[in-house]
Amino acid sequence: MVDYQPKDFESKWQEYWQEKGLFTIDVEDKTKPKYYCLVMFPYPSSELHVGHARNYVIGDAVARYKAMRGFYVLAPMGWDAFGLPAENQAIKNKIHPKTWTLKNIERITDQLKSWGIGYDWDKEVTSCEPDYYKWTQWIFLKLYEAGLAYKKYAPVNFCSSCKTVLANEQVIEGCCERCSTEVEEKKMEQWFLKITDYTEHLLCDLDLLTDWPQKVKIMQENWIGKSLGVEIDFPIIDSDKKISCFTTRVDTIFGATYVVLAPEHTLIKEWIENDSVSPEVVEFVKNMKRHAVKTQDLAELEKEGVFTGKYAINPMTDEKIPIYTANYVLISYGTGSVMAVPTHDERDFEFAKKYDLPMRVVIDTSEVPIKLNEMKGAYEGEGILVNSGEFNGLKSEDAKDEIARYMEEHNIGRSGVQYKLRDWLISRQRYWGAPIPIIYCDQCGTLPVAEKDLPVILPEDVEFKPTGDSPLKYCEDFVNTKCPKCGGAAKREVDTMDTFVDSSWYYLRYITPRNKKEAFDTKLVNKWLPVDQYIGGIEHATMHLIYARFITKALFNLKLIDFKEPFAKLFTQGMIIKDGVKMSKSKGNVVAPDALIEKYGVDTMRLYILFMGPPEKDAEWSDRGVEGAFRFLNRFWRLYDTFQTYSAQEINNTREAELNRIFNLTIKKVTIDMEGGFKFNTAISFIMELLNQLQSDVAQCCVSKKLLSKILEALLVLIYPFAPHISEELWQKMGKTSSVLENSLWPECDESALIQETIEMPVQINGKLRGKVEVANEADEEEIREIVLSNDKVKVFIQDKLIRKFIVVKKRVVNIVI
RNA sequence: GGGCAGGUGGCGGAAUGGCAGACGCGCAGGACUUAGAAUCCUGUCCUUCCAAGGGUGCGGGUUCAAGUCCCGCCUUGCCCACCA
Repeated sequence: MVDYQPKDFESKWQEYWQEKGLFTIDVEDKTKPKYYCLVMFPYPSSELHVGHARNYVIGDAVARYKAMRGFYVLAPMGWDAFGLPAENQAIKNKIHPKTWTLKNIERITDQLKSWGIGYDWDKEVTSCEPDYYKWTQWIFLKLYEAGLAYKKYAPVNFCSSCKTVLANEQVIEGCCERCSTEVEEKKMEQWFLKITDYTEHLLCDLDLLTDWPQKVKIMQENWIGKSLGVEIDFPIIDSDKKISCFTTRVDTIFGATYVVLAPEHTLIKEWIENDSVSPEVVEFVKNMKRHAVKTQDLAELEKEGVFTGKYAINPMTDEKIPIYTANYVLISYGTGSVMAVPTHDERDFEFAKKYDLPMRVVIDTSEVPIKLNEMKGAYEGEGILVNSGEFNGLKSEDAKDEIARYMEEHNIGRSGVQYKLRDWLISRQRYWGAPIPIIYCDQCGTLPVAEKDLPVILPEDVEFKPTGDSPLKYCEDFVNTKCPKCGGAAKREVDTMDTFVDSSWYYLRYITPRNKKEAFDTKLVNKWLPVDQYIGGIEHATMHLIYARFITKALFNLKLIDFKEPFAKLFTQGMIIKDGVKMSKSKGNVVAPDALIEKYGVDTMRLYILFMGPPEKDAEWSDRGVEGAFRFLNRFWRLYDTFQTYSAQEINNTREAELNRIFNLTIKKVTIDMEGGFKFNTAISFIMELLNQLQSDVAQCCVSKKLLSKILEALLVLIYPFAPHISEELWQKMGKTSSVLENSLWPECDESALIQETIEMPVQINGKLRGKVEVANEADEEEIREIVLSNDKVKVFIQDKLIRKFIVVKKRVVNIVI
């Protein structure tokens, strides 16, 4: 007996696959249906651990399965190679970001190859290489031409530790997504991409994404944050100006007893400038600026504000109501001002109590009338309008329409929509990114770099200092250039692009990665895209996955591609947990794949990762579980070994038929699990069950060699997506030429082997014939002793065993018809 | 505060409304062996010799039948969060 020694053959097969080019795709091929299987490309920082492996192992299982189902599968790999960590390393360890990045890429490439992941390495892309970022810049120019890229002086999120600005999506609870430093607000001139032009499309087209997890779609929906409401004008007393306030609860307008402006509101600024507010207000606004971003948990922040000394008019009640400015109103949402209805908004209630502002109940519930002096908090639900003039008695729902109509007729307000989504800030004051291809000329202004002058090369010979400034700023050769229009001296933009720009289009580049003439070949991209299956972590739900959708839609509108959504199906895998926390280098709980592979071989690692639980859920790593997977592969191996010398001694027809049934059932169940989603854990368990049965039949020599041989062959195909190396090796040992992948197709289930003939049995309920039971033919009539229904319960007795109802006879389903 | 997903043995987890606990881990007993941390066999939800019950976070309901569907709670995790 030869032991299972994966080390003896795993690398052999990896080389074989590469040499034969089994994963190398001719994108022009038209003979087979295409299947684009994409895993999110990694940021190459250090080496991969088993937590990372899950993504690639899942992707490979899908790719290999689809290949065996007759698809022409494109599975590319590349590198999201620009980014901050490389630059931080450079400052800390005096390594050039490029050196550091390329070294990591080399190491990770070796790892992926040693795991036997079947990538088409000819399609490899690296976002930090000029032949890639040239086209990132080109896309920027296209967006610029289309008016989708613009520069503005705006308050931005600034991380003092990373020394750069961040997109809204990169600010988590007021802190930097990367380093958790509190984000400061700064005013800077920055480049934005006009993602807000696509808000409605991004929202509506979520409906097209029927094969995306609901969770991701909901997260995007919430992130876009659409609210329908009314924008109401509140005239300011002694002024011709109006304050417009957005509300989703126009039905509460009669309860609006004051108005609040955000401290950053332009009116406040104006009043301070023309000296028409008290020093108290000036002081408050000044302090607000200092504290505005200091607080992590805004929701728990004590509400503070001051009376501006000015009044507005509630256009529905014609009452004079005070104008306040307060910290709880956000400048970045809506109009930066709100109508306050203390009785029906918790925040306003809290503020009004504190500053003793007037309140009026305008919504009541039918059951318990609300009494103002007994209110302990706002009533935020809907109800019947009271104290609301001619609208009294209406339901909130109807009142919203009626009042909106009234306001539009009287030019008091208008129906409107508000979104939370902001434009995408892409400027980064960092070195290691794609330079923004813009030139500033004193004479001609802001100009795009000409297409023929791309790429704007990122200079490599720069000095890294922990000053916080981008080294590009001090790189004279880079900064100084000629104006593309007048030819005079001009300066380059020194900011680089957010790396999410790089990753928002890489799936297009994979089709023709070496194309020197264009970013992508429209015809081929239209053929291969959208991606059939995209696989990655859920952490990209509101960042990468929104950006990529936006860029796709923009390119669609520019008629460069003919699809509106980049990813037809999305799968988000769960994290691998160790000791209760996410596996990560910084937590010190990583399991290194190298040692694991050394000990058990890579198929064991792959199989365990797929078997440990449903792949969309987080899963706790267990070293024991790995051993279990290893034991299984050992048993698998030994079975093929014993088969060589196997001879049937006593063929038992019943057992043979039963084995054949289980075999076909296994094919069916595994196929369903593969087709129906990513149910690798149960698919593998069915294969284990079949193996258990097989092992016991072989031990008893009661099954024909012919059937065994058939099953063993099919088993190698079934297990191939999960453990391809052992599959190939045993395939060869069974005397087959070439490989499983080249030679075989997924086994078909012989449905006739599953069919159970049934007989009908009468069912008596309380002595009366009430129906019939269908029973598998194996249960002879005399075996069914009794079928009774007592206390309204049907009981089926077979011999002495009670089978509760229409269940199973000798593992066969029995149906009852009453 | 809002949204989403969960809660099943000692553990990871299975169950188109139809034998709850597949498969794996662990554990116990046995076989083989000089040896076993290899391998194989048997057992392993609880009460119980058997028989028969009970059992999927808690409380109700629908159904011949509920882990699964409905209503109300408790609880854990994740995401978003003064978004008017």
